[in-house]
Amino acid sequence: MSTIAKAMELLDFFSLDRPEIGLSDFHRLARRDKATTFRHLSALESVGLLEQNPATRAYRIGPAVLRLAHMREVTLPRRAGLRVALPRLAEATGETAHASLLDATGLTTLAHHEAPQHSARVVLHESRLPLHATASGIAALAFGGEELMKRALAAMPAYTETTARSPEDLAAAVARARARGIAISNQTFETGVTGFAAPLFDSSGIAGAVAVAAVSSRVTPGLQTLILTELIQAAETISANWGGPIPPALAAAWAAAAAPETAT
Amino acid sequence: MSTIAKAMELLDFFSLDRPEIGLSDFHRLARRDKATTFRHLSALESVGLLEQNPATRAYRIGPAVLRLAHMREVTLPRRAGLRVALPRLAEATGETAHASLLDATGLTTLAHHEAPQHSARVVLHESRLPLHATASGIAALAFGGEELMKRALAAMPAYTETTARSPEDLAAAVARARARGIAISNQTFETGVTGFAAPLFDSSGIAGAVAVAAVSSRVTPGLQTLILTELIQAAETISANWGGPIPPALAAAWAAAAAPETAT
DNA sequence: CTGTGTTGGTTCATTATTCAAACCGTTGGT
DNA sequence: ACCAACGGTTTGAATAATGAACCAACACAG
Repeated sequence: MSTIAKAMELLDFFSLDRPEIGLSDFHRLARRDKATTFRHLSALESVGLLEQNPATRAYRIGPAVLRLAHMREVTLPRRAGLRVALPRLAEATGETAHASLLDATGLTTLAHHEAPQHSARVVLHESRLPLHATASGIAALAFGGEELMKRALAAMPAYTETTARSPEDLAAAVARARARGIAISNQTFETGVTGFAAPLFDSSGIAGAVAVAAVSSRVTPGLQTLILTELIQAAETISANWGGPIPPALAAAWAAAAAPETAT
Repeated sequence: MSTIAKAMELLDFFSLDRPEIGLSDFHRLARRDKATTFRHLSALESVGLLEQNPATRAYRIGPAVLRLAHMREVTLPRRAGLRVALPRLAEATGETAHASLLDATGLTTLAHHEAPQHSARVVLHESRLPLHATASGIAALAFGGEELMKRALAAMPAYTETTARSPEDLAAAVARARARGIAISNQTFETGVTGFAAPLFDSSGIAGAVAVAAVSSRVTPGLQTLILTELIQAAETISANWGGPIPPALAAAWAAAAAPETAT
């Protein structure tokens, strides 16, 4: 692996629970030499990707990422492509809608929108979505390449009792999603939450997923049909905004799903 | 310079005019060996910091930056700290308000807000602000360290006839800003625009600037007093939100400026 | 259909960086 | 005073990055 990739991997150790990390922690987490880790951290700091808390000397994500994200959004809008479709999806279904983006490390929530109708609604806690345990992940896997599937198989923690445990379970879920054009996950990540997700495309191919996270107890066949219809429409809009063509197989699956038929 | 820093520098060649860059262009722009450049680009791509346009094979900023920016904003909110103060500043002054963030490479616009009152208002085109030619830059220089001044002196293109040309001019402008606690730039970056800016602080010290970009022809002594008062209040609020203390010297300068006195 | 100038990408001896394990100076707890 | 942990530095042996030249593919000119 290149030095650059190794250094960048250090950034992946940050999370909501661990917003600041010291040298010794990095050295242990990354299982790399302390001196090298220190040089990597210093280098990342020098370019603004990290900054050091002057009080604790621990490192945290630096201001440069905001500059880069701004640049990316200006030259290649992604959030802008969600502005209309996502609130509409939340509004029409009465449930929480969110969109996530696929990158080299997995799926990250890009934006989410909560429906105003219900006081009980799904509140998203996590910004990183596991590929094997969320509807969004399954949707991405169904239309992503082999490498993506390998990444999913590499780590498959069980979040609930219905989380896919074996590669076979996962393959079956992915096959269902591929046939239907939509992934449906029943409480595989969080209990009480049923996820519906459709893949999103940009000019490079699979780029993310748009999803509805519904309170499981509210999901009736009628609501499910509504969600599927709205989800397909939202996915078409967003992929169009992102400059991504819908693969013919998916378009066909969506056309079939739109026909009055209950999918489970 | 470390390999990591060299690779990261490649990202700085992107701009609004140049959203995609090919291998040969990078090789020329960065004046580095083509093989090395290629490896750097590949490494950056492998971690999602870059992605390749499948049609042209040119590189563009990748999706990982959005993930990192999201992480940063969640763990260390910056935009959130502007949410109230910036619209209020624009509303109260009737001019365009914007805030920018300082990182290893300079000043980047983080957010801006336009006043609804006037149909003629300042529209921001650039997201990267030159340190020597903008009120925000001068404000940052006035309360930043030596290194920041060195960076400003390294490149001083003249944007208008009143842009500071010599190190002496710049030092004088910075000294005025330091004494007043606010930087005022009269059409030094764009003709017809007068900038007013106050420095912002976080726990590490100088972190950026908040500014009002006013249509020059509208700036009367009365408006200027209003802008200064509002700007100081906005700067205090934002720095407080960002966890940054106001240096005593600056607090004193602001207290003096708030007294009824015309500053020019 | 060769000549020239691109493009993205690859090879291999030379050179710089990383590794592991020691060590320093500080800090906080007991 | 002790101990353990912290961030950071130093050492020769292992490993990776580097840069000049090289390739194949494409495009336009004569």
